[in-house]
Amino acid sequence: MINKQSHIPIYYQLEEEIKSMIHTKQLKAGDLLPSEREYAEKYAISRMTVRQAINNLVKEGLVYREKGKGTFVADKKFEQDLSGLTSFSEDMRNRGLSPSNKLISFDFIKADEQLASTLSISPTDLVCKIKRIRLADNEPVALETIYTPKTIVGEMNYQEFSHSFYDYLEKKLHFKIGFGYQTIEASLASDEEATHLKIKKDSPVLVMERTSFLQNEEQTPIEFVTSTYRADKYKFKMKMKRD
Amino acid sequence: MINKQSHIPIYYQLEEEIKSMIHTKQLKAGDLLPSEREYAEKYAISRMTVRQAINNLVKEGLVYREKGKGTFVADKKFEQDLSGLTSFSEDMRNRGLSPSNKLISFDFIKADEQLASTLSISPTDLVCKIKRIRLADNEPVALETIYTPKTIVGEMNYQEFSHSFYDYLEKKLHFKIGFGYQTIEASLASDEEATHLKIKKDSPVLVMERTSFLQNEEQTPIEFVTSTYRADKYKFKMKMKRD
DNA sequence: TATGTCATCTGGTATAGACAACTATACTTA
DNA sequence: TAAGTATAGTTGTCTATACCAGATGACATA
Repeated sequence: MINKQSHIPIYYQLEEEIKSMIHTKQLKAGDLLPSEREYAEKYAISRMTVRQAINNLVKEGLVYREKGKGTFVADKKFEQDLSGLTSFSEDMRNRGLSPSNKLISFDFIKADEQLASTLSISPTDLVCKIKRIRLADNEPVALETIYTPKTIVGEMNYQEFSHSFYDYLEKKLHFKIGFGYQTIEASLASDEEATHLKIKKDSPVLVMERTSFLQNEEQTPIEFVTSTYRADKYKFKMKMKRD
Repeated sequence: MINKQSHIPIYYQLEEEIKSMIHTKQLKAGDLLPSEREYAEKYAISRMTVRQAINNLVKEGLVYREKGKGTFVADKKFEQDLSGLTSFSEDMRNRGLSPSNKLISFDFIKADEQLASTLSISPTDLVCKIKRIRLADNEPVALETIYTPKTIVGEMNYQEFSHSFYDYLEKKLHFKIGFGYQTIEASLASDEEATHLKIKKDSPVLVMERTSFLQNEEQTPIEFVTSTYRADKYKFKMKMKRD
């Protein structure tokens, strides 16, 4: 349903509505969507607003248009842009899983030299360190540690972003995240990782490290995150273009 | 200049105009673009049309918006190095290392059902299977197996592409590679992998699988490759954009 | 000096309507 | 039967307008 009084943009509400129809299989791959005019009439909104919603879905690869015919649900193979910068929560939802967290620690600490350099801050500056177990459908999948400069996020408490850190940065703090540098390597689970992820020591794990930057002129570093994923529960997937 | 009578959409003309201003450095990285209203007035077109042009440029990563401030030319750093689709040889050269190979086997085999489906061929079709050890500066880094349909590459002998498989496809066969889907996961080295890579059994390894497609309308699958990388010698690195 | 307010920029959202270009179907005509 | 035509439906493009919300600088006020 669309709520015109809401502060959430109408096009965004419609976008989520259609997304949900697709995820719950009420609209299946190849299905014809209602036409833009039908949506406009049904919700008493402008066709241009409908187009904005559908444009975003096209951009995400969930649907595609054919002039003169209509808009169709995309085949899953081409469903998502797998190469985008996403948070764990977004990633899991894209995979059709339900993300959750278990907080291990939440502190403000002094950055060591390397972290300070990574985040372009002074070694005396405080950083917020958040260590969490990330679960998908209630199964532990990854152990994640986020470091983010206190000078940027300010005082914060864990309740505020217990869901998605990127949601918190973008929707609450109105930061625009631009891009991230990421490395992926293979390793073996340490004692601590094994315990939290409920696997045996020396089981294979993927270690992902990422530094993300804001979309401003300074390209301010906004987070450094290191995540250890259970190899049996997680694969990185990406679509790559040839230049 | 914008030609309203042209059959080329106005938003597209404006898009190209701005692009050209950026490429000829009349608009440099970080520069403020004229506001949407200015463009609208200057060319006597609607602001919504201007927005459509700028939206596309934002999508391409050439410019970014900041509410209340304006639209800016993106830094070049955004533009390039989106972790494109590369072969092992290209990858190693990018890292400043010297790639080489050691051939293990080279056969034409019948595709099993899954491989046939991946490559969109019939299970009775032959595929060329190439198994090689990939070295960087003469150190074994990965064990790679390439499967490519014989119907596409035809007869071929190993000498012809002993360097880079992508070079062979693009320069000799004049194929245009469009994109690839890739997964990365962690595992432990098998006996065979351990032997070839000169590591101990059960050492951590990265397993990369990729299917690449041609840049044609049919998006013909051109290769399926699976590579096992030594975790101590190899990290995946990538730059990712936030949508 | 410091603070707050206001005017005026900016992009973000939304409307209502128009015509063009394309597709599919039903119908007419040679 | 086969080919052309009318028509109704779709997305694509474009206009002119309106108001909202964030940013900024000028200016008045405490």
